[in-house]
Formats: sequence, structure tokens, C-alpha cells
Amino acid sequence: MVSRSDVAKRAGVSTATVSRVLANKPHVSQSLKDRVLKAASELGYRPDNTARRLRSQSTSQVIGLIVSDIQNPHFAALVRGLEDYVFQHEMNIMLCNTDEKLDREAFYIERMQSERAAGVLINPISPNSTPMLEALRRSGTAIVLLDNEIEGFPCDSIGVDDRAGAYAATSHLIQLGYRRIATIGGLHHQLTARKRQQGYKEALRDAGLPIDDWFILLTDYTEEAGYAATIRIFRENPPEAIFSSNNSTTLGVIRAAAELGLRIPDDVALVSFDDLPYAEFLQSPLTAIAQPSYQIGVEAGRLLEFRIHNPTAPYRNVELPSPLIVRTSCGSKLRIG
Amino acid sequence: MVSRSDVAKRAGVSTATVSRVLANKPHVSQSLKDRVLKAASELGYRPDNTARRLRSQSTSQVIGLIVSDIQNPHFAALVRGLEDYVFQHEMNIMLCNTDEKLDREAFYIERMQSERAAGVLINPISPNSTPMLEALRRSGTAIVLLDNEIEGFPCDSIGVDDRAGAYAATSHLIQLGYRRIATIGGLHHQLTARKRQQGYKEALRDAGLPIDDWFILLTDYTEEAGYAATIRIFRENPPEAIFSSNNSTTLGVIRAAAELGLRIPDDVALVSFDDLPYAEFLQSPLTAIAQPSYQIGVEAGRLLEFRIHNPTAPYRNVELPSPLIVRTSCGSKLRIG
DNA sequence: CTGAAAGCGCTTACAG
DNA sequence: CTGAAAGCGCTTACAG
Repeated sequence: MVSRSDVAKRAGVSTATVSRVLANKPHVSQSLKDRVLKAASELGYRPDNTARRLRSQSTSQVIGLIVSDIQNPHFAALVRGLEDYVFQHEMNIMLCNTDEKLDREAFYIERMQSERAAGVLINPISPNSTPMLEALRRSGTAIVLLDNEIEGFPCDSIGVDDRAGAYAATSHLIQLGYRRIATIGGLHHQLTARKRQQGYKEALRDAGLPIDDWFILLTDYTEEAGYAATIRIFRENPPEAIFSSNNSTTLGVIRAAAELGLRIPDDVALVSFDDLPYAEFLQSPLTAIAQPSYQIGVEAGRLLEFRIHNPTAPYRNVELPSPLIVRTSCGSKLRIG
Repeated sequence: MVSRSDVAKRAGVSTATVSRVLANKPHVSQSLKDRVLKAASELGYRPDNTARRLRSQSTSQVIGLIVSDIQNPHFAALVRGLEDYVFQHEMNIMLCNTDEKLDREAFYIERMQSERAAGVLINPISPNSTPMLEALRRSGTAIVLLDNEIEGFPCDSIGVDDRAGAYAATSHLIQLGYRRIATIGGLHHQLTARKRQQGYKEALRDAGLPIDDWFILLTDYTEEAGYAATIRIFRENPPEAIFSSNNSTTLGVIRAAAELGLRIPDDVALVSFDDLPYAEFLQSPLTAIAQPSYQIGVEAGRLLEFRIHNPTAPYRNVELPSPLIVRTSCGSKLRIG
């Protein structure tokens, strides 16, 4: 590795001067500047960011992204938005998949602290991680919560109005004439899951419909869980419609329906929280609450960058609109005319 | 930030001892060990990896992943496989999307050098990056090429047999009775694209079919390009079948077909290089050459790790099998019986 | 405008 | 078994 002192030697100056030139500091004569730049390029010199970070204690240019699953199209789009934003600011993303596993999440939070990340974006699995996040924040790392807030841990966050989205999705089903509406929801330790369930219940209540506990299926946000829940509910107590509150579970519903020989929407209507890429080309083009995932990523980057430079500013909780995209998977129970 | 010397002070030992305990070196008395561990945990101490890297010049635990688009399901699955592998080895992934832009690729290659990444996995856009990769390698960074080799730059690589896959896809169409088979292929600066085109041509030739330049559409590997190419070919010279050589272009074909009112496979048969997630739930369940993306990620991690520890070993070029998954998007032109 | 020197948080021979 | 000291590649007051 060629280092600053190699460059200094070749240019016949001190390492301090090399630093000044490379950092574009004022008060350096043009002739030295030229010599240093020439030497650096001849040597193919690349500054060592790790050393730089160590010495200047300046905020590093790396940020951590801790999500459950980058394969989920929502997170894939989010990371694109985030990356487009941070690239402008010359920052780098360290990618951490937790796979919804607590030990993996814990490992990564610690690791981000060890790597002296300037900031961390995290979609926390459960409140269990709160103590670790507190330690992380105490160490000077900026934190932004993705899609999920944590009670008792005030923090910047970015997401959508989960309650409103779920309400809109469920109401859509009700307006179409469905009454027996099941929901596949996330486990209760996630605030997001609780809010989506709340929206579902409120929509039923506001329509004067009964809330049937049979129809509230609480599972992991995975395709397998969505599949299993669908199979079970159809064996035990078939609904007319399903509000699936996550795109992974939605895939599970679709798979289960196919296996059960159920047509969507003829035999069961389906609305999803979270859209799917190329959803319009599905056998039953999916009606969905479409989170602006890319935009969430951009905003997350913006919030994080602000927090890095303004550690004491008041926290902000940003919610982006999440429209209902009507395609055909909900059909209608209503007669026309 | 609490540092090693804070821990040393509290435990009443030297920083050298702290290092030894934390690194689990032998020859430390149990009593000191206990005191150090206790002090470290009380202080909530986290080692500074950047300082560690600087001092020991040991290989860092971070590797760079430079791909065109993490939203592409192939890369999303690949990164999962890679991450599952490197997590075992306590390494971290720095994610870099090039968006097929040369300047962005250049920026990231340089950045990985500055970050002193132990290794870099890259899906190179074109041979233009070769000089930068050479510099990166000279600086001691291990490199593994993803899905693509570069002529004149011998290097470890992992991918599939593109020629064979394209041959199988095209032959499948031929066996089904199609004769007027168009292909949507990538631009020629990518070896991968050339190999897929070669497979297509060989399949036609081996079947005694003419190779019609009209039917060879060379475009970017994007949905827009696939869409535009499909619209154009149907206006000018409609084929019976299309071999789309990338999953993004495949999406473009599907979109164009929908817009043109063309049913798949009735009006045009379609086979894709690269599968799509939940392809079986599409209106026309997609027949595709399915790359083992997750497994490619795992193998990429393995290759990289080996290279990091064995800089002078001979290069290896690994090709994984990439089976044809027959669904229904190809239909058949043949009468039965 | 420029350089000598200290120090960021670590690790690792070198002594003892 | 343990500590004092040097040094990784940088940056930044401090002099001049």
C-alpha cells in the first residue's frame, strides 16, 4: 500500500502538506499543490479512510442498514432510494440482513458500533433490541427507525400510516360487499403489525360489522406463515375476502389459494398491504396498499444525514402517503344495476 | 467512546493485557482475564475495528459487493446467499449499486480501496473498468467476478454456463415447433451477453434453422429496453417466439405483449434467461433458465474468502448448473397425436 | 505558506 | 504471565 509519506517523499514535502493539498485546504502554494497531485497520481495513491476516521474522529462515511430481508421487494426498493441519496453525499452502505433473528440483529448492531458507523437505519424486529440501540446511540451513532417505531425509545423514524392504510384496504373490501373478511397480520411485538390490525378493526367497526377473532390470524411476516394461515382458515372457517398485511404473507395466500383450487377474486378476494413488483401481470392482478418504498429510502437517508450533523435536534417521525392501488384481485360481490 | 485504555485503567492492567484478553490469546492469568472482561462489560466497551485494521494491517472484515442493481431478483437472492456465508465468517458487506453507470462503478472501486476492503465481488459493467480493477488488486484486495468474466483480466469468477443455458432455452422453443424465434440480448461489451447470443445461434444452426439478423435485438438489460425492442419487432417483423436473455428485459416483453394485446403463449411464446420470483403465478407462468442465484452468492463468498487467504493460488472459474424450468409461457405449435 | 510533532485506538515484538 | 514502547496512516494545532 502506498501511503501519505510515500507521496510526501516523492513530492519532496511533508506529510502535512500532502494532507492539506488532498483536503483542498487553503494557503497552499500552487507549485506544491501541483507536485503533490502529480506524485499522488503517479503512485496511484488512495487515502486510507480507516486511518482518517481514527485520527480525525470525524464522522465516518459509512452507514449501516439493518433489515430483515433485502429480498423483500419493499426493502430492495428502499435500499435503492437510500443508496441514490447517500451516493450524492459520498457515503457507503453496510448491508445487514437479520432474517428476523434476534441474535443476528444483536450481532449487527454491535458490529456497526465497532465499525464506527456514522449512522444506522434499522427496521427493528422487536423491542428486545432497545437496550442495544440505546448503547449504540450513546456511543454517538445516529439512528433512524424504518417502518416501525419503538415504544419508550423516542427516535427519528420514517414509514407510512399503517393504520390508515389498513383501514383503506379493509374498507375497500367492505364497499365491494364482502362481510366475512379475514386478516393475516404480523405478531404483536411489532408496532407496525398492531397498527395494521387496528386499521382493520376500525374499518369493520365503522361499517357496523362484527369483529371476529377467528378471522384475525397472527403470524410471522413470511410466505410460509401466510400460506399456513390461509390453509388453516379455509379448512376451519372460510372467509369471503382476505386482507393480507404484508407482501410476503400475500405470496403465501396466493400460493395456498392456488393449491386449494381457489380462484382470486371469484372464490376469495384479496387485498395486500405492500405491493408486489409486476403485480399487474399476475393471474389475479393484485389490489394493494403500495408503500412508496424508494421514497422511504431517500427520506431515510435525509433524516439520517440530518441527525448525524444535528445530534440534539428534536426527533422527527415522518409518515409518507401509501395509496391503494386498485387492480382486480378484489372483484366484487355486488350486482351491478 | 470508551477505549481500550479506559478498560485498562479500570481493570488496573496495561492496554497490552486488555488486547490479549479480548483476542483470547493464551498465557493470561485467569484473574486478570476476569478483571478485564468485567471492566469491559461494565464500560460497555466496543473495540474499534478501524483502529484494529490500521494497526495490524490484517485483512479487514469488510467486503464490497458491486452490482448493477440490487433490485434485480437475481442479485437480491445472490446477496442473501453471500450474506449467509460471510455472516458465518463475521464479515460485513458494503453494498454498491452501479446502476450500470461507469462513473458510479469507478467511484465505488476506488472507495473500496480507500475503505481497505479485504475483498470485492463485482459484476463488471464493461472492460472499461479493467485498469481500476488491476489497481485494486495490486493494492492487495481480493477480487471475484460475478456472472461475467473479463477478457485479458484473469481472475476468480462465479456464474453459470451462459452459452449452454441460452442453447437449452432456444432448443426448447425449437422442439415446440417454433421457427421464427427472436432474441432480446445484451450489448456486446459484456461477455455474458455474447455467450447467450452464441447459445441462441448455435441452437438454431444445430436445428438447421436460418439465423436472421432481424431477430437479434441488442439492448441494455433493462425493462424499458426489453419493452421497446418487443414493440419494435412486432411492428416490423413479428416473431412466433422470443428468447429474452435477462429477467429485466423479460418483464419488458411481458409488458409490451400486454399492451399489444398479445397473449402468451398463444400469440407469442416466451422463454427467459433468469427466472422471476413467483413466476408461476403470472398470467402466463414463465418458462425460464433459472440461475441458482442464492447458491452463486454462497460460492462467491467462498471463492473470495479463499482468495483473501491465498493470494497466489491459481484462479478458479466456477460455473454452476442453470436448469430450464418449464412452465407454460412457451405453449406449443405442435398438434398432439 | 510549510514542517515537526503529537496523538487517534489499536497490536505486537521485545524485555523482564 | 505482564508491561512499556513503537508504529499503522492519517490530521491538526503549534511554531516559524
